[in-house]
Amino acid sequence: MPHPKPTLKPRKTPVQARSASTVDAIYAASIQVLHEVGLERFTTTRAAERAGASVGTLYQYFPNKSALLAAVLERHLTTVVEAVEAALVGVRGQPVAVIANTFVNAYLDAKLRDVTASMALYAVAGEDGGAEIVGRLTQRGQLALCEVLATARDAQFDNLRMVSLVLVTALSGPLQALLASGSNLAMADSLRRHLVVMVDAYLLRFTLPAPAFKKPRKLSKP
Amino acid sequence: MPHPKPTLKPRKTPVQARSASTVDAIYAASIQVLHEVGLERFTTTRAAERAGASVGTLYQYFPNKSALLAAVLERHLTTVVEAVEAALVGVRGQPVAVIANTFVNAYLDAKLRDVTASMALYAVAGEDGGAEIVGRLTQRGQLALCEVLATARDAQFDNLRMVSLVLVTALSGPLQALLASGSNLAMADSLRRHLVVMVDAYLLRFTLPAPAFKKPRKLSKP
Amino acid sequence: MPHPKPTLKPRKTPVQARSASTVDAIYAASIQVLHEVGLERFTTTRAAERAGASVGTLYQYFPNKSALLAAVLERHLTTVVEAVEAALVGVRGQPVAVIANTFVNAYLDAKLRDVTASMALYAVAGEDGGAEIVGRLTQRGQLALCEVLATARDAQFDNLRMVSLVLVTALSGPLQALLASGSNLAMADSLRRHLVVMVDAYLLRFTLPAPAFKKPRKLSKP
Amino acid sequence: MPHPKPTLKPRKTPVQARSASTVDAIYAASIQVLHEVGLERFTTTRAAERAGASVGTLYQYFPNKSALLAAVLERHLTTVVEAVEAALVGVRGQPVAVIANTFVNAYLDAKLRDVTASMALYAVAGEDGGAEIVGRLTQRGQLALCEVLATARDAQFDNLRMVSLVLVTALSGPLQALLASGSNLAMADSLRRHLVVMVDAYLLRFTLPAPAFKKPRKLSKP
DNA sequence: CATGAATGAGTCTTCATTCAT
DNA sequence: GATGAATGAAGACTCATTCAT
Repeated sequence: MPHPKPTLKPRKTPVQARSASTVDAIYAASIQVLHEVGLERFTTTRAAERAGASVGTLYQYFPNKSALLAAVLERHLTTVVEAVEAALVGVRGQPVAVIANTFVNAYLDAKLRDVTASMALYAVAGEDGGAEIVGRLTQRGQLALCEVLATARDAQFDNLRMVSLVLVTALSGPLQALLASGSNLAMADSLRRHLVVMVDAYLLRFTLPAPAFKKPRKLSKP
Repeated sequence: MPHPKPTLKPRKTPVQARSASTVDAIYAASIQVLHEVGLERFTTTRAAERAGASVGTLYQYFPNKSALLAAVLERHLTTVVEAVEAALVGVRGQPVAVIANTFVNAYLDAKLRDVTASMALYAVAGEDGGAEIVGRLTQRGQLALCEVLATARDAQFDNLRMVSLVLVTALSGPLQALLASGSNLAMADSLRRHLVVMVDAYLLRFTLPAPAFKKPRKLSKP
Repeated sequence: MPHPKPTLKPRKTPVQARSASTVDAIYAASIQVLHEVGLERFTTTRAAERAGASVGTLYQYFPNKSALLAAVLERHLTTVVEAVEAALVGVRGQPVAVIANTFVNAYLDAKLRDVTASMALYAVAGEDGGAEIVGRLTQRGQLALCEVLATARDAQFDNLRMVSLVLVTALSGPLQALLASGSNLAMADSLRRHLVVMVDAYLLRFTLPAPAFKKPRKLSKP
Repeated sequence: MPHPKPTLKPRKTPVQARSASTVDAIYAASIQVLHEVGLERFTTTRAAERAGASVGTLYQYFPNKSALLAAVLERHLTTVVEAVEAALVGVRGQPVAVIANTFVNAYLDAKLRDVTASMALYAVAGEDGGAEIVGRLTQRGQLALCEVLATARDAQFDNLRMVSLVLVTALSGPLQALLASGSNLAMADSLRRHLVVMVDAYLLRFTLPAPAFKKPRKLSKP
């Protein structure tokens, strides 16, 4: 969407202990406020108050409302991708089924670790520079998945790019549905299993006949 | 999200020709404005002006801004579900593969028929009563899919509910990625094929041993 | 001074009777507020309230505070220059002494006609686009004086530009002093006489020996 | 203008070397900031930063923003009057023509010595306690001129008060015009000559028949 | 003495909504 | 029914000033 965007970078890097905790408090408070009153009624003053600070202090660290929301979104998504990345590095060279399972579970775990944030930030992703942030981190996740899939012991893909893009984006919808339905525990488990199946089944379809004893591709040494 | 919601129902049903066209113009204008300036800078005055009407007239048909946005979102999503429903009734009793193919294509076609609207309304879905509307129409789509799958000639599912929920929600993420990337044509085609595969593969995994007259499916091994 | 300047043009041309009076009220109110609390504590809300309108209404006619102040300043100065221009056209072809007398009196009369405005706008001239406005209207006054002096029956100048610039700007200081001192009536009269003398004496010094029967220069035909 | 005024006096007299230089730096920095961003966007923090100090330090020497600006203005104007005073004491007892010439040149020289300050402080003079300061120092200049004129070898005035007031105030307008036009050098010289002429011509008109030993002045006709 | 983070009152400005014409 | 001027509550953001370190 063709909207112009002003500065979104933090105004000052929090180096001191107090500053850091203040900033953290603002992050947390923003999510709470977002969750409680929604994006439309989210105000910088409310966020600051909830964080136990004054608006002025908030503006000491964030140049404007958009930047604050962007930062909160980015931090959340970064946490999620990092969790996924971490999980994926552990299954390099494993069979596709393992990778599929790990990926889905890591993603869901990360998202469900902070249900409030996941729900609250959904609206934020749709506005402002949200799309850009989501896009960027999605891509990062896609890359991570790409790399691991390339090392799958029992398979070879000729279109890793598209495969990983589909996978990385396909989970958000179902997750959203889960969150919207009140994060029913039973449903969560069932959904988790279904997604694993879906991902696994999908990957299998794009698997090229692999050599019986496949060597790791990326890291192989002649 | 626990936000209170005021009235969202249209103030009056447009019965006269002029009214209908005015309302239509407002719908269209709203989407344009949404697309051009984003949800944050969307104003009722702007929408009305773009529609060639006055704010007052707009308020003749919509009790408030939220209701307008809700109506626009609802109309768009309704169009999409209806297209999907229509397509699905045509494949009742067909094999799973046909249903999968039809479903994915109907959904993508419907969404890509009005890319502008699809993009513009993304943000709207995250706010206001957006979640409720999305939820309701998602459910309607799920139901439609459910019913058709139940008639699949070559399969039987024991957990149709979950299966259809996953399918109905899993496409939105990839679609969103497509829209965000500029709706590249080649990518659109590729994505479409991948999604068909994913849906088909996923469905097959949850297929129960079907009645005798079932034909072997293409990729099965004897 | 190198400051950037945003839009200063009125937002909407007041065509209706009500609008016109509202705008007039805002002009008057602005001057009052300016006079009473000074530029620093001048707020758009205060100006609107004093005008018997709401801030919103004010912003319907002026895009921002700067534009409002600029408009008020411009209107005042325009009134003054126009008065001077009008007086000067009446003395075309008259002797220098008459022109000098007319010029000084027209200027002082115009300024003293609305002492409040003259005092209130002094600060405004020093900020924002004030300099530009003052410069532009000063130049207009200079031009008017230039043209009349060129027709003086008993004189000829070789450096009209500089002469008129000096005259047009030399009066503001003494006037300011008068206003600051409470516009003492006796002082006003005395000052008026002194300024006439000063202008006359100055002009005489730059007068070239003129032909006995001087023909109008500008309008003369060979 | 009837505005109330809080304390404007410096909080403490800088006695130490460091303090003095800090204060000097603040003065200079204030003028720079004023020149660069204008009075409206002048902030104490900016001034302090530019001076290489912290806001806190600034507030150590100036009780508030107004006092700072007032001090800066006062210092500048004081420098100017002192220069004029110094020049004038050197021409006591000289002919009017010499006094006129000396006065104008001393004033212009003093003002043009620091063009930046002259321009930057123009806006300040219109606000705050600016009027009071300008008035006070104008009066001091007037007094100085008064005293010298009273000693003029070749003249006697019966209304020295008004004459000196006019002269002291009449130069500011033309000077302002010069500054606004970019301080063109050629124009500066021309203006200087014109102002000398104006002052001289004006003074001559108010000269009373002087004592016997007065020599005829150059332009007088027998 | 210096520092600069924190404060929050005060501004500007927008925009949903109403209602007289 | 249509209009769009008027309203004013609400929110983003700034900045003078303080005070703990």
